[in-house]
Amino acid sequence: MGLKERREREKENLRQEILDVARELFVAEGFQNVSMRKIADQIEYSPTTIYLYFKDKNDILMQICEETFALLYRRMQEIEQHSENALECLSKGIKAYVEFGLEHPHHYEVTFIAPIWKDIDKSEEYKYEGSMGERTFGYLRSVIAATVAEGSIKKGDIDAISQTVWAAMHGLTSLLIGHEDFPFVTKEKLIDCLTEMILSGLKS
Amino acid sequence: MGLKERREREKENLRQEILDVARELFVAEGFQNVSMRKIADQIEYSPTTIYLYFKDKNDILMQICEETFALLYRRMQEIEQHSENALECLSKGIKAYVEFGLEHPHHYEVTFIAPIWKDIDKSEEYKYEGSMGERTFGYLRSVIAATVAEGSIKKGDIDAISQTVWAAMHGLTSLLIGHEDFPFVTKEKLIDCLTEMILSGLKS
DNA sequence: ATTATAACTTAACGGTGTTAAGTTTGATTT
DNA sequence: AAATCAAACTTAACACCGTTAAGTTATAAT
Repeated sequence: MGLKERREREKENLRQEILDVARELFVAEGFQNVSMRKIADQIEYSPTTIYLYFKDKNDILMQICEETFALLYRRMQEIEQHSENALECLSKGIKAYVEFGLEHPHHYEVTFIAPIWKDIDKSEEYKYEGSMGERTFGYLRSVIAATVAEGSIKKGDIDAISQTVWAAMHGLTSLLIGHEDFPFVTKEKLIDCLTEMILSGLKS
Repeated sequence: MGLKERREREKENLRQEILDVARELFVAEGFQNVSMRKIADQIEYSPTTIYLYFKDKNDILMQICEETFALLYRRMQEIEQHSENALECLSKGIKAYVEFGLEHPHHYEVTFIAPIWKDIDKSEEYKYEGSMGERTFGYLRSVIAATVAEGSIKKGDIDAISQTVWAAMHGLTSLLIGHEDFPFVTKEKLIDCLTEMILSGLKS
């Protein structure tokens, strides 16, 4: 009885197609400027069909955020493989994080900047535990722990340090994405400046 | 002929009342959740009347952002008056910036986080030059310049350093505001950790 | 062939920001 | 005092939005 399975596969196909179209639109036009009807037009189904596959518009976004985290996570892992030690890994990782955000500004925006998480957090639908977000941050934490272990940066509360480093990276990324008009110096200068500040700030 | 002046004063009164009501609503319920009709109900005028005083909803927000900057600017100035030297001023300023954001999360959100600036930047309505935003950032820049001058931090591109410091402060503030669910350590720990990282990172 | 069920659509609700056209109001001019 | 004119304000509408309830179609199981 492979019929039921085929059905499920087809259902999964449509679900994936909705995600693909939605991601493309979100990235191109921004979350707020994409309506359910616009997504529906693209997939050539009625708007309400989407609600058979996703709870609501935020639910679609959440799935895409998970994808974003997965992308970022993989890039971080690649860096680890090409690094001699934890400090180099951290240094390259900071640069890569900001550049990842600038390369995928809309991905970054919906995942880290858009004020959607507040609403999502309260609905018990989403669990941070086990999410790609948790894994990705966990990875940063482990790199920080490794730099402490190898003596590259001074000892301290690993969680506090990791979160502070994340905050600094996120700050630069989100400002560069969100405030294009501000007369920033070049992004290269800013990335270098931030990296040096973080690293020498944690050294001693 | 004081009549025309009285009229203008009354017109200015209504304008200010709209701003007051809108600010209160934005702060209480968030920009997105406040409609023009809701504002109109509160001031007991029809929704369209608002458009006689403001170009659109974003325009109202922009005026409020200017107020936010003015508040922040004043707090920074108070800190300067109670500081012995530029380094102390910078240190206290970082702490004050983050705390300001946490005390006025909606103000901070609409001013620094919400992705509204992109739209506003393109419309030539708003000029960064001469805005409170420019003055506030200019103030941070001058404090950084003073720390360099007094030899508290090492020399470098003042603009790059200022922007990096802003980025780091903004990163922590916006994460704390926007991701309440994330298992952060206490905000005090994070503020201390960030301040120390920035200061010792810039020292040498 | 009939029944049950899954997939999908139609139509609608109650909202949104914004605009064009019309009305009231009150001071100025004749 | 009556007519005029401009400013202030409102009504009604447009074209959207996210979402839901009810109805339809198509397919599989009996």
